[in-house]
Amino acid sequence: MATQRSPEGRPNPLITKLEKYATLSDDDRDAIVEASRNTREIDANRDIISEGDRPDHVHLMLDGWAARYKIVPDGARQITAYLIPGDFCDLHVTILKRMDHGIFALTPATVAYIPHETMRRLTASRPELTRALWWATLVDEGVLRSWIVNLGRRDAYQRIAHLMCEMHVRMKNVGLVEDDTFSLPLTQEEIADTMGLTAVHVNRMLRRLRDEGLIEIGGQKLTILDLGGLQRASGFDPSYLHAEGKT
Amino acid sequence: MATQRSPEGRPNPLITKLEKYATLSDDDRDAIVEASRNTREIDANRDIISEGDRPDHVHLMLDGWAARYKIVPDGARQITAYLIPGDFCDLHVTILKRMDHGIFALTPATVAYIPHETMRRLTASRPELTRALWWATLVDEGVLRSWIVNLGRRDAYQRIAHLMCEMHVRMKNVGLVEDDTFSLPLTQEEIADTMGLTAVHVNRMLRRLRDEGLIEIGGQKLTILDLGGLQRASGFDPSYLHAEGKT
DNA sequence: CGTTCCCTTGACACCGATCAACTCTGGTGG
DNA sequence: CCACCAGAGTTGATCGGTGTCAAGGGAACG
Repeated sequence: MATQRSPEGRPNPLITKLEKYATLSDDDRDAIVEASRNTREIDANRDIISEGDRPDHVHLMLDGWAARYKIVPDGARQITAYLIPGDFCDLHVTILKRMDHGIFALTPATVAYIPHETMRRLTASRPELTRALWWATLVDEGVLRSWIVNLGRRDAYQRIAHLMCEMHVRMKNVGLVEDDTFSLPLTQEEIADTMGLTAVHVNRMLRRLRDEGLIEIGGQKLTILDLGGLQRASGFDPSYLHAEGKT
Repeated sequence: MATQRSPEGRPNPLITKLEKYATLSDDDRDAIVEASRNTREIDANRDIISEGDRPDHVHLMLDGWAARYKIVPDGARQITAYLIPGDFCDLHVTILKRMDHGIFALTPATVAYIPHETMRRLTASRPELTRALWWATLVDEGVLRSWIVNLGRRDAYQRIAHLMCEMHVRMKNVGLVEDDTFSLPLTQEEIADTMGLTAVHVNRMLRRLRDEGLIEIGGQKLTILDLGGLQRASGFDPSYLHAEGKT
């Protein structure tokens, strides 16, 4: 069996990510690959999980992007997280009665369906792996808090720059950045629904970031031309991503 | 020993909260009381944990309010969570190198210091209690997401009304609400730093909520005069607090 | 090869920030 | 017991960032 490779030939992104923090044994790696075998393809713009569902599997992103979202009573949408390869959609949700939000695929996506029982077995016998999964959960929480800071205390220009800095680090952590270029499969409306803005204003801020020579964007791809400049512009401090774990 | 009572004679708020969701055995309850015995008093406006700390204990709020906060480079402060009796400050943080944010006491506070080892022992042998603690963690995450929704997609008036609805439910869950009145020990500036606003504008919105007969506020206390009206005004839907667990 | 998203740009409106006083309250010291 | 003071709350005037509305352009797709 062509282990440890996704259909596209890339290594399992969860392994790549966890090894930024922990040292996994060959056995741990095999267990992750094995658990990720049962996959499903989801079309772009379809729900992976809907509000109200009670998922009986854990969903792990293997390829593509997805977003957590919530619709408020007046019909507006707020995106509360981006999920990229290596991210769990609902690591813990099995103990709750129902999903209090939905998750939809931003691109065609490959998702592993891991039975809850498998997760239990995985973690019961592998303390190092369990610790690494915990670390990933804590990083996800740190990201949530940083989004609150972003929405509460930065202007539109800084918010968008900050998002780009964050996704750059996260994509790098799963080996999906080359020459400061990575896939950013978001419409301006989706960015707006993430940052508490309108698509029109996002457009203006992207133009400014482009005009100032900080980024190049187009065709679902983002190139960061001046990483230091972008970080300074946004007040980005990567410590909340806790990527320094291993070294 | 006068078990299960705080110095003020109230039951342990963590027990009160968890029993909203789970059925704990007498033994589980005793274990929580026992673990909460080593307490410390913190003055108002002092850090309980500072950014950069690596706490070697888990901190559990027993009395008073605290807030997670982050200072952005330009000096502005964003509060990312309120911690009330029964809330853990840092249930999981021991595996990280350093705190990426601080927590300060909003009022004089009583905090239990629980060694990490005690937490490990508690959870190792008590599946029902472990499950209940997990549930509490998931609720905390749901609260984080709802704050993102609040900041991103509601105006100032709705945001403040929503915060009041949330704290009403959470305070009720630990038995600290009487006749829709509860302690809300926040200055208008602190509310502003929570909601991404200025103190001046918070003041105007509070006046409006008062003028419309929805609330009465003053002297660190909030009375909700028209709960339905406040919920409608803010688009509040309590399902993210998953308080329906047990029944 | 037309239809449909998505992106782009301009003009104008409005929510919430900023700046500036003034009031009220509780605590402190003479 | 009162005078003072600092912090919090209150209110008005003005400014600016972002939303809204409107129109057109470009690229992907059937």
